[in-house]
Amino acid sequence: MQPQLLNLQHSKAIVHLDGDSFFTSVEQSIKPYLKGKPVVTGKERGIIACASYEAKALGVARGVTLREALRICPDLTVLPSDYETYSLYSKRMFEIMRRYTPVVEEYSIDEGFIDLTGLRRIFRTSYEEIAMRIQRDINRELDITVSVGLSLSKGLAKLGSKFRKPHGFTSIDGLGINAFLEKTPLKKVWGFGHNTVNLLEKHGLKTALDFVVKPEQWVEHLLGKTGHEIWNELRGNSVNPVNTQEKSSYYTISKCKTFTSPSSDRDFIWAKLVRNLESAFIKLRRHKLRVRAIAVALRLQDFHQDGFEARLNRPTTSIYEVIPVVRGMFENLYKPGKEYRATMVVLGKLENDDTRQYEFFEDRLRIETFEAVSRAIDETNRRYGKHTLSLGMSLYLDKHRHTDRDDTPCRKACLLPGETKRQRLNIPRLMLSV
DNA sequence: TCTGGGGTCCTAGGACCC
DNA sequence: TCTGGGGTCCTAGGACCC
Repeated sequence: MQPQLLNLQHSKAIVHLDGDSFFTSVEQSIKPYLKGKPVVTGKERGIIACASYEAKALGVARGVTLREALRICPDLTVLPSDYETYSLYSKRMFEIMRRYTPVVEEYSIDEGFIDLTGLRRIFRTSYEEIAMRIQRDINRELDITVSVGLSLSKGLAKLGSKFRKPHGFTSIDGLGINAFLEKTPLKKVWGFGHNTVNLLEKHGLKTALDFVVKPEQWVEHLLGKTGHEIWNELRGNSVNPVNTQEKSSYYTISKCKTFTSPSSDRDFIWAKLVRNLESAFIKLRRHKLRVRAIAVALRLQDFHQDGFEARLNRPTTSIYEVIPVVRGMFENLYKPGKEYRATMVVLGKLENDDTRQYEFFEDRLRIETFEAVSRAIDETNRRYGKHTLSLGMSLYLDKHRHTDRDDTPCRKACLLPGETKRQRLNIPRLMLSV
């Protein structure tokens, strides 16, 4: 069966470029004596974040604990993740891509899409050759390898780049689509997770080709908009354009930290929560954002979790303004005697912090003081290391229970007008699905 | 596989309004 | 008190991704 009637006038040439074991490749590029050796990153967490191909060959994979990895491979070189350096390499990688066209999407630190459509004439060569040149440039200039897929849509290009790794190149043209999809199991398709694959398998499908030959209505009805989009992309019909917009802003900022061993100690858990909150606010200010809603959750040992969400009546960048509300949520959540294994904080309803508006009844001096203190702390921590300066509370020193007084500026700033704390905090809304 | 951490997008259904 | 129809906005939660 021929699923597609391509309109070649509109057919695109999309490249997906995927760094091979990016973190460890960068490490091996900087430290050439590590080349050819099994290397992993993730020392700081005790879990493998990235494994070099040499390590993978020995059976050391992402997500394995360090202890297990060292058992499998005693010669393993274990490095802490150095995001600053990886980001620098990433930046240079995207600069190389942009030498060819500005239509580049920074999909993640080590993955990008490039729309080459229309560039054959300019470079007087085929799309394949242009894509391979980019691949060679990166290899030569950065001394890391990338795998490349070239096809008619992002969805197909992404399948291509995964097909041969490392240092692979795979081009899927219109006539080759069916043959390629026939070899592609559903779970490899970008956008199909566990649940979708299970659902499709119940309907008797096994390969991406099985999916693509289904009628459009059938797909739309079963999987909705997202599924319909994937169906189009896999048929070579590009409906998901290469997005050149810089992803500068966030919708949410979250921090989640698992304890090394579960705890039921109220002060300890509170201290951990505050520490997460501090990290989240540091990130918030670094991106020049302010927050309007805060969610807090505690994860139990059985991996269940519950949490509260609070809406602030005024957006803020200062942790001092939200501590009382967070404390209130914590007191409602924490159940003595239960074993907890993680705390989570989500800052939501973020907005740009470029304009500053005060309502006339707000204590302007007070707010500005909070912000000045925050700035000073950011600066100190930037110079001397994260959490050099932090709230006393997070140092496990908070022995006295938080006392509520109606005239505290924090309270005033954090609650909606006419709302009491009890009203706000007793609404047990479960949020966060991690 | 007993589960790390940080994100985005879509959708059904409720609240509220005319 | 029950009854219509239609629109918008918001939210919780599901599903996926790197």
